[in-house]
Amino acid sequence: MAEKKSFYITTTLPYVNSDPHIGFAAEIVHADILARYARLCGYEVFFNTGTDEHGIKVYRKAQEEGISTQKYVDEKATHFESLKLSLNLSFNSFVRTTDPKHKKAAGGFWEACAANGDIYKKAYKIKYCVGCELEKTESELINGRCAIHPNLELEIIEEENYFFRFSKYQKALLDLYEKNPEFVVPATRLHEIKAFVERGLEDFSISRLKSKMPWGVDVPGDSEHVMYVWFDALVNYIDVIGWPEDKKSFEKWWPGIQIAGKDNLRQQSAMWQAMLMSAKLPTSKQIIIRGFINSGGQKMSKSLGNVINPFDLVKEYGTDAVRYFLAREVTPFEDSDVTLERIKEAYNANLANGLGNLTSRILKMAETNLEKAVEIPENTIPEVYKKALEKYDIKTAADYIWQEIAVLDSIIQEEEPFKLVKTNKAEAIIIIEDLCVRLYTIGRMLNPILPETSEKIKSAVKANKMPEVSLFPRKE
RNA sequence: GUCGGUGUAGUUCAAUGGUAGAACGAGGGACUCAUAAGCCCUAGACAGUGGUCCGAUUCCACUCAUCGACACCA
Repeated sequence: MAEKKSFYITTTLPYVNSDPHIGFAAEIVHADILARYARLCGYEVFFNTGTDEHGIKVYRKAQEEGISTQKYVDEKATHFESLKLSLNLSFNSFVRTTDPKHKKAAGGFWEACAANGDIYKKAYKIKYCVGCELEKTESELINGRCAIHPNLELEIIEEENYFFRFSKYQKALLDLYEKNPEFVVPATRLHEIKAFVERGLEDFSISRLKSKMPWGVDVPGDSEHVMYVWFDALVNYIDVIGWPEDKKSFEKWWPGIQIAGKDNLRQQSAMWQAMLMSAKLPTSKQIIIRGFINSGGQKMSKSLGNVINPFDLVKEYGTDAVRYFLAREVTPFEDSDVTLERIKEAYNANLANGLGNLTSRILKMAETNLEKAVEIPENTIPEVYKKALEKYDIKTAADYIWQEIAVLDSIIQEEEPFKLVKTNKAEAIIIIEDLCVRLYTIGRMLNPILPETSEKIKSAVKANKMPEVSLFPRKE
């Protein structure tokens, strides 16, 4: 028998300088839905996520909180991993960039790039603001001065860093984009990265002096330096599937699909691809770039008090309701706006009044009027739904399900089986049976999006019994 | 500043070279299987100014608004 087709998807690894926010929740639920859909289609699936734990920000944050860096990242990693339970995620791999296995692979990857002549040492000029006691980047400066301390001159500090020969890969990257018009979706993001690469590439630094910042992976053969976070973190995408030791596993899963927020476009679709080329490995299969989530027309921020925390939402509405919201009420590729009011409206309109109520009314009629549960035909999932999910368009797939819910509601209204049963029982039963089958199909289509609700609906139809507890009680 | 995206009812979105559809929300109605849910009805919109065209919301130009990219924050 032929081996099952394989499907590898990974999220970005969120940086642990803060707690999980709704944007990452949306990203990982999006990935989870695609992973579950792939399984539904018979693929063998590898689904990876994890945490990015190195670098100066994490190092400083731990110092601020007065705990060891290790303890700090352990706590954060636990917190991120608990999303699995909260959001009912099906990832089978949770990598931490502080794992020894990952560190070893990162070292190996560095050596592979070095062997190809792409890593070299050069003086790196750092702009340092004495006021902030921090290094500053060009984008943080206003008129060449620190935005917070414009009266102070910036100090220029030179230090030796390792650099990656990014510039060497300009043409290869452009070729990659040219040959794969869907390498980055949506298309507008591909244009963006193309324009960036066309403008010319500068080599980027990939190490930091250990004396200043020890929290990182050691550079092979140089105890003075640690790798810069980007370089180390990106390697996770291949070490979790076996690179470099388990070649067979690696080849089975790679290349994979990477899903990321729009702030990660460059790292995922240019830097990482160049790194792969340098290490003489195949480039990724596809990069899916998501939009951001705002609230009330503004970025979520602590100072504005408009931050929506995924754990709180789950507590209030339940796992599947939050998954529903992230799948359908949030657009996958554009920015979305989310407020607590909208969440509640959507919950009542579509889950309580829509799906929940429809399930109750059909199954009540079934329970009282059918002798036994209906026969369920195989493969009732329609093509429209499949097509949408193949394009990663979760929203359109979900819209289709809710369209079907509306259709069933109006069938009940027009045919009135609850009335007909008193005058023409045989006819009424045919209608009710049809409703049950179609409800079951809705259950099937819900599988990737609302896994728990999907099971509840399917088993209720099979048991020919109305659920004892409402699927989604109305919120007042 | 350069490049790119977007701008349609209160809100979120759709469609179309021949004067716009839906969902939520709002108001009203008849029903009752159901979570006072569902169904039906009503009100409500093409950012602005020019141009091409018999005719533009749809194509073009400009203006305004908004979002993003223009590299070492991940």
